[in-house]
Amino acid sequence: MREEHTIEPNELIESYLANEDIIYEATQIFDALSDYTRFQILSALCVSSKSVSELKDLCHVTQSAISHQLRLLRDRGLVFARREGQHVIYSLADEHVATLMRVGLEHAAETVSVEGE
Amino acid sequence: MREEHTIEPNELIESYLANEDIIYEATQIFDALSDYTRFQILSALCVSSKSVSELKDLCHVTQSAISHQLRLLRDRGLVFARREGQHVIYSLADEHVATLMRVGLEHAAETVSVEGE
DNA sequence: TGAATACATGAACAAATGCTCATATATTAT
DNA sequence: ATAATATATGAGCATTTGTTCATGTATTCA
Repeated sequence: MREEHTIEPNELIESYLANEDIIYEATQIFDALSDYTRFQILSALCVSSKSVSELKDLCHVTQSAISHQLRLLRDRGLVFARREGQHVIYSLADEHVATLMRVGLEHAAETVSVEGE
Repeated sequence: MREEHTIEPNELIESYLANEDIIYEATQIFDALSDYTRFQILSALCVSSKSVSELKDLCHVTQSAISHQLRLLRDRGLVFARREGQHVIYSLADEHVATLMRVGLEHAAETVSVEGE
């Protein structure tokens, strides 16, 4: 399966590639998704908004580690937080993120099943 | 324009999230796209296959830097190489990559235009 | 065969990353 | 007010990352 295929010239991509800022922003999103802990956080938030402690339990890391990663995700505009009593509830801020994760997981699922032969 | 929205429970995502290997593989793809040089390489290859020296000129980095990054991309199965005389021609190995870049660039374009107000 | 061109690769190093530990802040309950 | 719970954050540290420099290999041409 994987024969040599031609990818039709992608005009969208070409038009953006001239803009350094856009390329940099794009790499920042992918960077956010490139860490195991952050990927877990974001995918958990894809399903529903969650408090810091819920995320901490789901990801099996310390509270501090989660908070540091949440700060990074906040700074990059991928999640937003609202306080609710003692808790702070985080939500996905962007629908593109869910799309990216879906496509990334599809690719990953194929790769894993192929190499796992 | 960004009101609070609900993301419908994504069954695909949920089904993959149990598998650690798949999550790890996914983060590896995103990691490949998270570096400026690599992103340039991959987007150039989205348009058409290219030799190492063509990529070097496009990305404005040294030949060594390009080769090191190409090795990483090869190891992760995102590109493949074929020799053609003195040249080695690199091509995209996976169509998912183009999709990911397209979505990432769309997100980035919105973000940049919003913050640039 | 020898020189030139194209590409690959190991070592080294500075910079970035992700975590832990300690501590600070905010909210609620007593 | 005090204690308890939930979250945030700075400093420090080990690891990873991306590059450069030097050198190695492959191919073509004279």
